[in-house]
Amino acid sequence: MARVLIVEDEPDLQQVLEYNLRQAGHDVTVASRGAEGLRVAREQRPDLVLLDLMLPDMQGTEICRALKSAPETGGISVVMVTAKGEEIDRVVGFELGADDYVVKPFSVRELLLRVGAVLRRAQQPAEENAIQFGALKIDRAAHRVWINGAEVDFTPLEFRLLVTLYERRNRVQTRASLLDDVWDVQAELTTRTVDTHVKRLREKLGPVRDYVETVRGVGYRFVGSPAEAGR
Amino acid sequence: MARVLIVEDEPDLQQVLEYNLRQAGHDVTVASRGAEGLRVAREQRPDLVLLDLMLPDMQGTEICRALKSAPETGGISVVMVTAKGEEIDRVVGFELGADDYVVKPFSVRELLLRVGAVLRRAQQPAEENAIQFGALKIDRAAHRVWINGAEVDFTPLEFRLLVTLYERRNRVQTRASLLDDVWDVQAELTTRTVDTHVKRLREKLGPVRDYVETVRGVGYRFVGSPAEAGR
DNA sequence: AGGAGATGTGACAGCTCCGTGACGACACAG
DNA sequence: CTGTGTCGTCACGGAGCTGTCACATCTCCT
Repeated sequence: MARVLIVEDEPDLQQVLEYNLRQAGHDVTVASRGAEGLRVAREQRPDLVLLDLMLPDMQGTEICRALKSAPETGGISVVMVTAKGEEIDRVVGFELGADDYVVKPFSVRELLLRVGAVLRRAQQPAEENAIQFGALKIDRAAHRVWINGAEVDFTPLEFRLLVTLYERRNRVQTRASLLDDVWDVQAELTTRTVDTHVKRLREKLGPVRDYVETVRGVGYRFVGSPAEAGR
Repeated sequence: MARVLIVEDEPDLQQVLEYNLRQAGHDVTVASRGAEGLRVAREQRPDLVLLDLMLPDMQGTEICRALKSAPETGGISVVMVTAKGEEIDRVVGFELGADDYVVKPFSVRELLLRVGAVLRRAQQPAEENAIQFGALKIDRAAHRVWINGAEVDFTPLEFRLLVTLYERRNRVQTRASLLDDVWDVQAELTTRTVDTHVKRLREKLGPVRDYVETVRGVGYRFVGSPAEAGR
Protein backbone atom coordinates (compact mmCIF):
# COMPACT_ATOMS: atom_id res chain seq x y z
CA MET A 1 0.00 0.00 0.00
CA ALA A 2 2.70 2.45 0.98
CA ARG A 3 6.34 2.46 1.97
CA VAL A 4 6.85 3.37 5.61
CA LEU A 5 10.08 3.99 7.48
CA ILE A 6 10.07 3.55 11.24
CA VAL A 7 12.71 5.39 13.21
CA GLU A 8 12.51 4.09 16.75
CA ASP A 9 15.18 2.97 19.20
CA GLU A 10 13.08 1.04 21.67
CA PRO A 11 13.05 -2.55 20.40
CA ASP A 12 9.65 -3.49 21.77
CA LEU A 13 7.88 -0.51 20.35
CA GLN A 14 9.79 -0.92 17.11
CA GLN A 15 8.40 -4.41 16.83
CA VAL A 16 4.84 -3.37 17.56
CA LEU A 17 4.92 -0.65 14.96
CA GLU A 18 6.50 -2.87 12.35
CA TYR A 19 4.12 -5.73 12.98
CA ASN A 20 1.00 -3.65 12.81
CA LEU A 21 1.99 -1.60 9.81
CA ARG A 22 2.83 -4.77 7.93
CA GLN A 23 -0.52 -6.17 8.92
CA ALA A 24 -2.09 -3.10 7.42
CA GLY A 25 -0.37 -3.92 4.15
CA HIS A 26 2.47 -1.45 4.17
CA ASP A 27 6.04 -1.96 3.05
CA VAL A 28 8.07 -1.36 6.18
CA THR A 29 11.71 -0.44 6.82
CA VAL A 30 13.12 0.04 10.31
CA ALA A 31 15.94 2.18 11.65
CA SER A 32 17.04 2.29 15.27
CA ARG A 33 19.18 5.39 15.25
CA GLY A 34 18.46 8.87 14.04
CA ALA A 35 21.41 9.20 11.69
CA GLU A 36 20.58 5.89 10.10
CA GLY A 37 16.95 6.91 9.76
CA LEU A 38 17.82 10.15 8.03
CA ARG A 39 20.15 8.38 5.62
CA VAL A 40 17.61 5.71 4.75
CA ALA A 41 14.89 8.30 4.30
CA ARG A 42 17.05 10.22 1.83
CA GLU A 43 18.01 7.11 -0.07
CA GLN A 44 14.72 5.32 -0.21
CA ARG A 45 12.29 8.25 -0.17
CA PRO A 46 9.49 6.42 1.63
CA ASP A 47 5.94 7.71 1.55
CA LEU A 48 5.85 8.19 5.28
CA VAL A 49 8.26 8.29 8.21
CA LEU A 50 7.12 7.28 11.66
CA LEU A 51 9.50 9.18 13.85
CA ASP A 52 10.18 8.94 17.56
CA LEU A 53 10.76 12.30 19.14
CA MET A 54 13.49 11.05 21.47
CA LEU A 55 16.33 9.10 19.92
CA PRO A 56 19.68 8.22 21.43
CA ASP A 57 21.82 10.14 18.96
CA MET A 58 19.62 12.99 17.80
CA GLN A 59 16.22 14.53 18.30
CA GLY A 60 13.38 13.49 16.03
CA THR A 61 12.71 17.16 15.50
CA GLU A 62 16.04 17.58 13.74
CA ILE A 63 15.29 14.75 11.37
CA CYS A 64 11.87 16.13 10.68
CA ARG A 65 13.23 19.58 9.94
CA ALA A 66 16.00 18.17 7.76
CA LEU A 67 13.54 16.13 5.71
CA LYS A 68 10.92 18.81 5.35
CA SER A 69 13.29 21.60 4.44
CA ALA A 70 15.00 19.75 1.60
CA PRO A 71 13.11 19.80 -1.68
CA GLU A 72 13.90 16.17 -2.50
CA THR A 73 12.50 14.83 0.77
CA GLY A 74 10.00 17.56 1.58
CA GLY A 75 7.16 15.56 0.15
CA ILE A 76 7.62 12.73 2.61
CA SER A 77 4.93 12.63 5.27
CA VAL A 78 6.09 12.58 8.87
CA VAL A 79 4.19 11.25 11.86
CA MET A 80 5.81 11.92 15.22
CA VAL A 81 5.69 9.45 18.08
CA THR A 82 6.03 11.35 21.34
CA ALA A 83 6.55 9.94 24.79
CA LYS A 84 4.94 12.77 26.64
CA GLY A 85 1.54 14.18 25.91
CA GLU A 86 2.65 17.69 26.58
CA GLU A 87 1.17 20.29 24.36
CA ILE A 88 4.55 21.78 23.64
CA ASP A 89 5.67 18.62 21.94
CA ARG A 90 2.75 18.69 19.59
CA VAL A 91 3.11 22.30 18.71
CA VAL A 92 6.80 21.94 18.06
CA GLY A 93 6.09 18.89 15.99
CA PHE A 94 3.69 20.79 13.83
CA GLU A 95 5.84 23.83 13.61
CA LEU A 96 8.47 21.62 12.12
CA GLY A 97 6.05 20.46 9.51
CA ALA A 98 5.15 17.05 10.86
CA ASP A 99 1.85 15.91 9.42
CA ASP A 100 0.49 14.34 12.55
CA TYR A 101 1.58 12.78 15.83
CA VAL A 102 0.60 10.10 18.27
CA VAL A 103 1.20 10.20 21.98
CA LYS A 104 2.54 7.17 23.84
CA PRO A 105 0.86 5.13 25.02
CA PHE A 106 -1.30 5.01 21.94
CA SER A 107 -3.75 2.44 20.70
CA VAL A 108 -2.86 0.58 17.55
CA ARG A 109 -6.14 1.58 16.03
CA GLU A 110 -5.36 5.21 16.55
CA LEU A 111 -1.92 4.86 15.04
CA LEU A 112 -3.19 3.09 11.96
CA LEU A 113 -5.98 5.61 11.54
CA ARG A 114 -3.59 8.51 11.66
CA VAL A 115 -1.05 6.92 9.36
CA GLY A 116 -3.82 6.03 6.94
CA ALA A 117 -5.24 9.53 7.04
CA VAL A 118 -1.86 11.14 6.43
CA LEU A 119 -1.13 8.83 3.50
CA ARG A 120 -4.50 9.47 1.95
CA ARG A 121 -4.00 13.18 2.28
CA ALA A 122 -0.58 13.02 0.70
CA GLN A 123 -1.93 11.13 -2.29
CA GLN A 124 -4.12 13.99 -3.43
CA PRO A 125 -1.87 16.83 -2.42
CA ALA A 126 -3.59 19.60 -4.29
CA GLU A 127 -7.09 18.86 -3.12
CA GLU A 128 -6.77 17.46 0.34
CA ASN A 129 -3.91 19.35 1.84
CA ALA A 130 -5.39 22.68 1.01
CA ILE A 131 -9.05 22.62 1.81
CA GLN A 132 -11.23 25.17 0.12
CA PHE A 133 -14.77 25.30 1.24
CA GLY A 134 -16.78 28.28 0.23
CA ALA A 135 -15.21 31.30 1.85
CA LEU A 136 -13.15 29.05 4.11
CA LYS A 137 -9.67 27.89 3.19
CA ILE A 138 -7.55 25.61 5.33
CA ASP A 139 -3.94 24.67 4.77
CA ARG A 140 -3.27 21.67 6.95
CA ALA A 141 0.44 21.45 6.38
CA ALA A 142 1.01 25.08 7.27
CA HIS A 143 -1.66 25.13 9.95
CA ARG A 144 -3.16 28.28 8.50
CA VAL A 145 -6.72 29.36 7.84
CA TRP A 146 -8.18 32.03 5.60
CA ILE A 147 -11.72 33.40 5.63
CA ASN A 148 -12.70 35.43 2.60
CA GLY A 149 -9.05 35.66 1.76
CA ALA A 150 -8.03 37.13 5.11
CA GLU A 151 -5.87 34.98 7.32
CA VAL A 152 -7.24 34.21 10.78
CA ASP A 153 -5.23 32.85 13.69
CA PHE A 154 -6.42 29.66 15.29
CA THR A 155 -4.95 28.05 18.38
CA PRO A 156 -3.69 24.47 17.96
CA LEU A 157 -6.77 23.12 19.65
CA GLU A 158 -9.14 25.19 17.56
CA PHE A 159 -7.36 24.11 14.43
CA ARG A 160 -7.63 20.46 15.32
CA LEU A 161 -11.28 20.89 16.17
CA LEU A 162 -11.99 22.62 12.90
CA VAL A 163 -10.19 20.01 10.83
CA THR A 164 -11.82 17.16 12.73
CA LEU A 165 -15.25 18.64 12.18
CA TYR A 166 -14.45 19.22 8.54
CA GLU A 167 -13.14 15.72 7.95
CA ARG A 168 -16.41 14.16 9.04
CA ARG A 169 -18.53 16.86 7.54
CA ASN A 170 -22.23 16.27 7.14
CA ARG A 171 -22.10 13.82 10.01
CA VAL A 172 -23.08 14.67 13.52
CA GLN A 173 -20.25 14.17 15.95
CA THR A 174 -21.05 13.72 19.59
CA ARG A 175 -19.16 15.67 22.19
CA ALA A 176 -17.68 12.40 23.41
CA SER A 177 -16.34 11.43 20.01
CA LEU A 178 -14.93 14.90 19.52
CA LEU A 179 -13.17 14.55 22.84
CA ASP A 180 -11.75 11.28 21.54
CA ASP A 181 -10.47 12.72 18.33
CA VAL A 182 -9.41 16.24 19.24
CA TRP A 183 -8.23 15.65 22.76
CA ASP A 184 -6.32 12.73 24.28
CA VAL A 185 -8.41 9.74 25.18
CA GLN A 186 -7.11 9.84 28.70
CA ALA A 187 -8.02 13.48 29.07
CA GLU A 188 -10.72 13.71 31.68
CA LEU A 189 -12.81 16.59 30.50
CA THR A 190 -16.34 17.83 30.72
CA THR A 191 -18.33 17.62 27.55
CA ARG A 192 -19.09 21.29 28.12
CA THR A 193 -15.49 21.99 27.26
CA VAL A 194 -16.38 21.12 23.70
CA ASP A 195 -19.14 23.72 23.74
CA THR A 196 -16.77 26.41 24.85
CA HIS A 197 -14.28 25.66 22.13
CA VAL A 198 -16.97 25.46 19.51
CA LYS A 199 -18.04 28.88 20.62
CA ARG A 200 -14.49 30.18 20.27
CA LEU A 201 -14.18 28.51 16.92
CA ARG A 202 -17.38 30.16 15.72
CA GLU A 203 -16.21 33.56 16.90
CA LYS A 204 -13.14 33.28 14.75
CA LEU A 205 -15.05 31.78 11.86
CA GLY A 206 -17.09 34.98 11.76
CA PRO A 207 -19.04 35.10 8.51
CA VAL A 208 -18.75 31.35 7.99
CA ARG A 209 -19.72 30.43 11.53
CA ASP A 210 -22.81 28.71 10.20
CA TYR A 211 -20.68 25.92 8.80
CA VAL A 212 -20.65 24.54 12.32
CA GLU A 213 -24.16 23.56 13.26
CA THR A 214 -25.48 22.47 16.63
CA VAL A 215 -27.60 19.35 16.66
CA ARG A 216 -29.50 19.64 19.87
CA GLY A 217 -29.22 16.64 22.14
CA VAL A 218 -26.63 15.01 19.93
CA GLY A 219 -23.57 17.05 19.08
CA TYR A 220 -22.10 19.20 16.33
CA ARG A 221 -21.98 18.96 12.58
CA PHE A 222 -19.90 20.69 9.95
CA VAL A 223 -22.17 21.33 7.05
CA GLY A 224 -22.00 22.68 3.56
CA SER A 225 -23.57 21.83 0.29
CA PRO A 226 -21.31 19.98 -2.14
CA ALA A 227 -21.61 22.90 -4.52
CA GLU A 228 -19.66 25.04 -2.14
CA ALA A 229 -16.78 22.67 -1.82
CA GLY A 230 -13.67 22.88 -3.94
CA ARG A 231 -14.32 26.40 -4.99
CA MET B 1 -25.63 0.36 25.80
CA ALA B 2 -23.30 -2.52 25.09
CA ARG B 3 -22.61 -6.05 26.23
CA VAL B 4 -19.34 -6.37 28.09
CA LEU B 5 -17.62 -9.50 29.32
CA ILE B 6 -15.16 -9.16 32.18
CA VAL B 7 -12.50 -11.86 32.51
CA GLU B 8 -10.79 -11.24 35.81
CA ASP B 9 -9.78 -13.58 38.64
CA GLU B 10 -9.23 -11.09 41.42
CA PRO B 11 -12.59 -10.76 43.22
CA ASP B 12 -12.16 -7.18 44.36
CA LEU B 13 -11.21 -5.87 40.98
CA GLN B 14 -13.90 -7.99 39.38
CA GLN B 15 -16.47 -6.35 41.55
CA VAL B 16 -15.23 -2.84 40.92
CA LEU B 17 -15.23 -3.36 37.18
CA GLU B 18 -18.65 -4.93 37.17
CA TYR B 19 -20.16 -2.25 39.32
CA ASN B 20 -18.82 0.63 37.33
CA LEU B 21 -19.60 -0.80 33.94
CA ARG B 22 -23.15 -1.46 35.04
CA GLN B 23 -23.37 2.09 36.29
CA ALA B 24 -22.32 3.21 32.86
CA GLY B 25 -25.31 1.38 31.45
CA HIS B 26 -23.64 -1.70 30.05
CA ASP B 27 -24.87 -5.24 30.14
CA VAL B 28 -22.17 -7.07 32.07
CA THR B 29 -21.15 -10.72 32.31
CA VAL B 30 -18.27 -11.89 34.47
CA ALA B 31 -15.90 -14.82 34.20
CA SER B 32 -13.16 -15.65 36.70
CA ARG B 33 -11.14 -18.10 34.70
CA GLY B 34 -9.68 -17.84 31.26
CA ALA B 35 -11.24 -20.98 29.83
CA GLU B 36 -14.62 -19.91 31.07
CA GLY B 37 -14.13 -16.43 29.63
CA LEU B 38 -13.24 -17.78 26.23
CA ARG B 39 -16.22 -20.08 26.20
CA VAL B 40 -18.64 -17.33 27.23
CA ALA B 41 -17.17 -14.94 24.69
CA ARG B 42 -17.73 -17.46 21.92
CA GLU B 43 -21.25 -18.22 23.03
CA GLN B 44 -22.49 -14.76 23.82
CA ARG B 45 -20.46 -12.67 21.38
CA PRO B 46 -20.26 -9.59 23.56
CA ASP B 47 -19.40 -6.21 22.09
CA LEU B 48 -16.31 -5.90 24.22
CA VAL B 49 -14.15 -8.11 26.43
CA LEU B 50 -12.27 -6.63 29.34
CA LEU B 51 -9.43 -9.05 29.73
CA ASP B 52 -6.91 -9.44 32.50
CA LEU B 53 -3.47 -10.30 31.19
CA MET B 54 -2.64 -12.68 34.03
CA LEU B 55 -5.18 -15.36 34.80
CA PRO B 56 -4.73 -18.49 36.91
CA ASP B 57 -5.29 -21.00 34.13
CA MET B 58 -4.20 -19.22 30.98
CA GLN B 59 -2.73 -15.98 29.74
CA GLY B 60 -5.04 -13.23 28.59
CA THR B 61 -2.95 -13.00 25.47
CA GLU B 62 -4.01 -16.48 24.43
CA ILE B 63 -7.66 -15.57 24.79
CA CYS B 64 -7.14 -12.40 22.84
CA ARG B 65 -5.40 -14.23 20.04
CA ALA B 66 -8.06 -16.93 19.96
CA LEU B 67 -10.84 -14.38 19.69
CA LYS B 68 -9.19 -12.12 17.17
CA SER B 69 -8.06 -14.85 14.84
CA ALA B 70 -11.47 -16.47 14.46
CA PRO B 71 -13.78 -14.77 11.99
CA GLU B 72 -16.87 -15.19 14.17
CA THR B 73 -15.32 -13.47 17.17
CA GLY B 74 -12.83 -11.27 15.40
CA GLY B 75 -15.15 -8.29 15.54
CA ILE B 76 -15.26 -8.29 19.32
CA SER B 77 -13.29 -5.43 20.84
CA VAL B 78 -10.71 -6.36 23.45
CA VAL B 79 -9.38 -4.12 26.19
CA MET B 80 -6.50 -5.59 28.18
CA VAL B 81 -6.03 -4.98 31.88
CA THR B 82 -2.36 -5.39 32.73
CA ALA B 83 -0.89 -5.68 36.19
CA LYS B 84 2.48 -4.25 35.32
CA GLY B 85 3.08 -1.16 33.36
CA GLU B 86 5.94 -2.70 31.50
CA GLU B 87 6.22 -1.91 27.85
CA ILE B 88 6.61 -5.56 27.01
CA ASP B 89 3.12 -6.29 28.22
CA ARG B 90 1.68 -3.62 26.02
CA VAL B 91 3.61 -4.87 23.08
CA VAL B 92 2.31 -8.36 23.43
CA GLY B 93 -1.18 -7.09 23.97
CA PHE B 94 -1.19 -5.01 20.85
CA GLU B 95 0.49 -7.51 18.64
CA LEU B 96 -2.40 -9.77 19.32
CA GLY B 97 -4.81 -7.15 18.18
CA ALA B 98 -6.16 -5.76 21.43
CA ASP B 99 -7.92 -2.48 20.82
CA ASP B 100 -6.70 -0.74 23.93
CA TYR B 101 -5.36 -1.44 27.38
CA VAL B 102 -5.29 -0.01 30.89
CA VAL B 103 -2.46 -0.45 33.37
CA LYS B 104 -3.14 -1.26 37.01
CA PRO B 105 -3.57 0.75 39.08
CA PHE B 106 -5.92 2.69 36.84
CA SER B 107 -8.60 5.21 37.59
CA VAL B 108 -12.13 4.03 37.03
CA ARG B 109 -12.79 7.10 35.01
CA GLU B 110 -9.96 6.32 32.63
CA LEU B 111 -11.19 2.78 32.22
CA LEU B 112 -14.69 3.93 31.36
CA LEU B 113 -13.35 6.49 28.93
CA ARG B 114 -11.29 3.91 27.11
CA VAL B 115 -14.08 1.37 27.02
CA GLY B 116 -16.43 4.04 25.72
CA ALA B 117 -13.97 5.13 23.06
CA VAL B 118 -13.35 1.60 21.83
CA LEU B 119 -17.05 0.88 21.63
CA ARG B 120 -17.75 4.08 19.79
CA ARG B 121 -15.11 3.34 17.20
CA ALA B 122 -16.28 -0.21 16.70
CA GLN B 123 -19.83 0.94 16.25
CA GLN B 124 -19.23 3.54 13.63
CA PRO B 125 -18.88 1.71 10.34
CA ALA B 126 -21.54 -0.85 11.15
CA GLU B 127 -24.46 1.47 10.71
CA GLU B 128 -26.19 2.00 7.46
CA ASN B 129 -26.69 5.68 7.16
CA ALA B 130 -28.78 6.66 4.20
CA ILE B 131 -32.39 5.66 4.23
CA GLN B 132 -34.62 6.49 1.30
CA PHE B 133 -38.23 5.55 1.51
CA GLY B 134 -40.55 7.03 -1.04
CA ALA B 135 -40.70 10.76 -0.45
CA LEU B 136 -38.95 10.32 2.87
CA LYS B 137 -35.19 10.45 3.19
CA ILE B 138 -33.32 9.99 6.44
CA ASP B 139 -29.60 10.51 6.95
CA ARG B 140 -28.78 8.99 10.29
CA ALA B 141 -25.18 10.09 10.39
CA ALA B 142 -26.08 13.69 9.74
CA HIS B 143 -29.26 13.49 11.76
CA ARG B 144 -31.25 15.06 8.96
CA VAL B 145 -34.56 14.32 7.33
CA TRP B 146 -35.96 15.38 3.98
CA ILE B 147 -39.54 15.13 2.77
CA ASN B 148 -40.00 15.57 -0.95
CA GLY B 149 -36.52 16.99 -1.05
CA ALA B 150 -37.15 19.67 1.55
CA GLU B 151 -35.33 19.38 4.83
CA VAL B 152 -37.48 19.20 7.93
CA ASP B 153 -36.28 19.74 11.48
CA PHE B 154 -36.93 17.03 14.00
CA THR B 155 -36.26 17.13 17.70
CA PRO B 156 -33.92 14.45 19.07
CA LEU B 157 -36.82 12.46 20.42
CA GLU B 158 -38.81 12.68 17.23
CA PHE B 159 -35.80 11.59 15.26
CA ARG B 160 -35.22 8.56 17.44
CA LEU B 161 -38.89 7.69 17.28
CA LEU B 162 -38.94 7.93 13.52
CA VAL B 163 -35.84 5.82 13.07
CA THR B 164 -37.05 3.24 15.57
CA LEU B 165 -40.38 2.95 13.82
CA TYR B 166 -38.65 2.72 10.47
CA GLU B 167 -36.23 0.02 11.61
CA ARG B 168 -39.04 -2.31 12.53
CA ARG B 169 -41.24 -1.28 9.67
CA ASN B 170 -44.27 -3.34 8.80
CA ARG B 171 -44.29 -4.64 12.33
CA VAL B 172 -46.56 -3.30 15.01
CA GLN B 173 -44.75 -1.85 17.99
CA THR B 174 -46.53 -1.50 21.27
CA ARG B 175 -46.31 1.73 23.22
CA ALA B 176 -44.38 -0.12 25.91
CA SER B 177 -41.75 -1.39 23.51
CA LEU B 178 -41.42 2.05 21.98
CA LEU B 179 -40.87 3.48 25.43
CA ASP B 180 -38.12 0.93 25.95
CA ASP B 181 -36.40 1.63 22.68
CA VAL B 182 -36.81 5.35 22.22
CA TRP B 183 -36.74 6.55 25.78
CA ASP B 184 -34.31 5.80 28.60
CA VAL B 185 -34.71 2.43 30.18
CA GLN B 186 -35.42 3.84 33.59
CA ALA B 187 -37.96 6.34 32.36
CA GLU B 188 -41.36 5.69 33.85
CA LEU B 189 -43.75 7.34 31.53
CA THR B 190 -47.36 7.20 30.57
CA THR B 191 -48.03 5.32 27.40
CA ARG B 192 -49.99 8.39 26.34
CA THR B 193 -46.70 10.18 25.97
CA VAL B 194 -46.07 8.03 22.95
CA ASP B 195 -49.33 9.16 21.42
CA THR B 196 -48.39 12.77 21.81
CA HIS B 197 -45.04 12.31 20.13
CA VAL B 198 -46.51 10.27 17.33
CA LYS B 199 -48.86 13.14 16.76
CA ARG B 200 -45.97 15.61 16.62
CA LEU B 201 -44.08 13.29 14.34
CA ARG B 202 -47.03 13.09 11.97
CA GLU B 203 -47.40 16.85 11.92
CA LYS B 204 -43.86 17.21 10.69
CA LEU B 205 -44.14 14.29 8.31
CA GLY B 206 -46.91 16.19 6.53
CA PRO B 207 -47.55 14.55 3.19
CA VAL B 208 -46.01 11.27 4.29
CA ARG B 209 -47.80 11.14 7.62
CA ASP B 210 -49.57 7.99 6.52
CA TYR B 211 -46.33 6.04 6.81
CA VAL B 212 -47.09 5.90 10.53
CA GLU B 213 -50.23 3.87 11.10
CA THR B 214 -52.19 3.40 14.26
CA VAL B 215 -53.06 -0.17 15.12
CA ARG B 216 -55.94 0.17 17.47
CA GLY B 217 -55.51 -1.57 20.80
CA VAL B 218 -51.90 -2.49 20.04
CA GLY B 219 -49.58 0.30 19.03
CA TYR B 220 -48.05 1.89 15.94
CA ARG B 221 -46.57 0.63 12.74
CA PHE B 222 -44.43 2.18 10.04
CA VAL B 223 -45.70 0.99 6.68
CA GLY B 224 -44.72 1.29 3.10
CA SER B 225 -44.98 -0.97 0.14
CA PRO B 226 -41.67 -2.53 -0.87
CA ALA B 227 -42.00 -0.78 -4.21
CA GLU B 228 -41.53 2.54 -2.53
CA ALA B 229 -38.39 1.60 -0.72
CA GLY B 230 -34.92 2.25 -2.07
CA ARG B 231 -36.03 4.87 -4.45
C1' DA C 1 -78.00 4.49 17.86
C1' DG C 2 -75.55 4.66 22.02
C1' DG C 3 -71.73 3.94 24.96
C1' DA C 4 -67.18 2.70 26.42
C1' DG C 5 -62.69 2.61 25.50
C1' DA C 6 -58.99 4.08 22.63
C1' DT C 7 -56.69 7.67 20.25
C1' DG C 8 -55.95 12.61 18.44
C1' DT C 9 -55.25 17.35 19.72
C1' DG C 10 -53.96 21.69 21.91
C1' DA C 11 -52.16 24.04 25.81
C1' DC C 12 -48.89 24.55 29.40
C1' DA C 13 -45.44 24.12 32.98
C1' DG C 14 -41.06 22.23 34.04
C1' DC C 15 -36.91 20.93 32.59
C1' DT C 16 -32.87 20.05 29.72
C1' DC C 17 -29.59 21.73 26.76
C1' DC C 18 -26.68 25.08 24.84
C1' DG C 19 -24.51 29.83 24.12
C1' DT C 20 -22.12 33.10 26.56
C1' DG C 21 -19.08 35.76 29.50
C1' DA C 22 -15.99 35.57 33.28
C1' DC C 23 -12.40 33.60 35.83
C1' DG C 24 -8.38 31.02 37.32
C1' DA C 25 -4.60 27.84 36.16
C1' DC C 26 -0.82 27.14 33.53
C1' DA C 27 3.02 27.66 30.29
C1' DC C 28 5.93 30.45 27.94
C1' DA C 29 8.41 34.83 26.35
C1' DG C 30 10.54 38.95 27.36
C1' DC D 1 8.88 38.54 37.64
C1' DT D 2 5.35 40.24 34.74
C1' DG D 3 2.63 40.19 30.52
C1' DT D 4 0.44 37.37 27.12
C1' DG D 5 -1.92 33.63 25.21
C1' DT D 6 -4.31 29.25 25.70
C1' DC D 7 -7.31 26.26 27.90
C1' DG D 8 -10.82 24.11 31.24
C1' DT D 9 -14.52 25.12 34.32
C1' DC D 10 -18.40 27.36 36.08
C1' DA D 11 -22.75 29.88 36.54
C1' DC D 12 -26.32 32.26 34.35
C1' DG D 13 -30.14 32.80 31.26
C1' DG D 14 -32.82 31.93 27.34
C1' DA D 15 -34.66 28.97 23.87
C1' DG D 16 -36.33 24.80 22.74
C1' DC D 17 -37.89 20.23 24.07
C1' DT D 18 -40.80 17.13 26.54
C1' DG D 19 -44.35 14.99 29.71
C1' DT D 20 -48.85 15.51 31.33
C1' DC D 21 -53.44 16.72 31.40
C1' DA D 22 -58.07 17.83 29.78
C1' DC D 23 -60.91 17.65 26.21
C1' DA D 24 -62.30 16.34 21.43
C1' DT D 25 -62.78 12.81 18.22
C1' DC D 26 -62.84 8.30 16.59
C1' DT D 27 -63.71 3.16 16.54
C1' DC D 28 -65.80 -0.82 17.65
C1' DC D 29 -69.22 -3.43 20.04
C1' DT D 30 -73.77 -4.26 21.59
